[in-house]
Amino acid sequence: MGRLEDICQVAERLFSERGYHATSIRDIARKLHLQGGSLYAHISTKEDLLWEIVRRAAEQFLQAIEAVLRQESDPVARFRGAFRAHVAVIARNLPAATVYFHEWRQLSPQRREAVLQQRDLYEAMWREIVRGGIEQGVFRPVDVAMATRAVLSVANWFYQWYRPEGPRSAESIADELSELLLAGLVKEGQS
Amino acid sequence: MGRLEDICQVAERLFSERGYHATSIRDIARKLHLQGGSLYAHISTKEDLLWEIVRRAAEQFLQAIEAVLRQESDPVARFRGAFRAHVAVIARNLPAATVYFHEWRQLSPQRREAVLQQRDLYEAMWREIVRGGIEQGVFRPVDVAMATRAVLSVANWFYQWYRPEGPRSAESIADELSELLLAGLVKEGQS
DNA sequence: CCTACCGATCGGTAGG
DNA sequence: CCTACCGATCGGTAGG
Repeated sequence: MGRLEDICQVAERLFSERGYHATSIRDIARKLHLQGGSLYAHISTKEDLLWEIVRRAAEQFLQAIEAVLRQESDPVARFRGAFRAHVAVIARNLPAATVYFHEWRQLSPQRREAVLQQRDLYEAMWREIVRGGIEQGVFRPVDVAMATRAVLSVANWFYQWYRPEGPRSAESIADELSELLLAGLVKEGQS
Repeated sequence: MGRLEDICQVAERLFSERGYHATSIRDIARKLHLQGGSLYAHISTKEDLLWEIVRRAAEQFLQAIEAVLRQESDPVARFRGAFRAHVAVIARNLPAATVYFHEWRQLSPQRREAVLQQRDLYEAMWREIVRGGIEQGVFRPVDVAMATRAVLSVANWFYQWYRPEGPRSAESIADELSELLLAGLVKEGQS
């Protein structure tokens, strides 16, 4: 049964490097020393494989922020925690995260819709963090939707340039980026 | 000769909606009421078509920031101007910008390398803006590379959520986002 | 998990 | 710009 896990792992790598449509079932099979058709003992379509990868990634983002919201109540702590968690999900699953951001558009309309709904839910949680900070007088009274978009832009774009073999840990990078963003959000004199 | 222009425009739209590999030459031809093979009177390969789109987009980003650097010398004015210019390039060429960010990896190794070099050059210009601001004592002494990455994350991710039919102009959005980012960069009491 | 195969579609070309 | 076609490759299946 670890076979499906192996297949997902190889697919994540190839999909992230070449893209979904530029990767054939035979490309994936070859890396596992199998024949093309043999994959269909474990998956039923190529799109199901993409869906499995995207679905798992989406779940990880949601679970990560939910854990932070449960544990922290201070807006600044929530912000730092959620940002660090988001970056950690990307850093620990870089190929899968890349596929999630890049290839979800190749899914069927219904699955695409599910991804969009999950993304909206995730963004709503982030907006709640920003809104709470303003409400408590810790953040400046910025436009919540716009500020959240800015924060998530930095958090999401991380997958584009982060390389695990680089000198700095993902946590250290996350903290520095969130301090930069917080500096623009927190009221002067506070924090 | 307007034919190549028509082909590029259709290709931009389809590549941005479905992706490069999910769009066939026949898909493009059909939108132009042509037969598949007829496109090859105007292009020589499908990849050349992608390259044309990506190359033009890259050029526009570079020209936009160069114009700002020529005209402005104050760090804050440069920052605002470059941010606005970047967002404007995306807003005025949303399909092409989407293809630029999404599909450049599908190009041949040499062309991919050219895109990376252009991107590095572009980022270096942004770093110069940030570095200049710090040097003149207008910006806080942040990590230049990291701050620039944050700024470009927000600027780049714009293509993911901006819709021209929305209520706000791209300029208005750009100014609000750059104020948010500047609030995190500029020294307290300044600006 | 393999062998052998299916129909469909792909990018691209020749010849007009 | 069309007709007609090329070889290659695609996702997927049957039968073992």
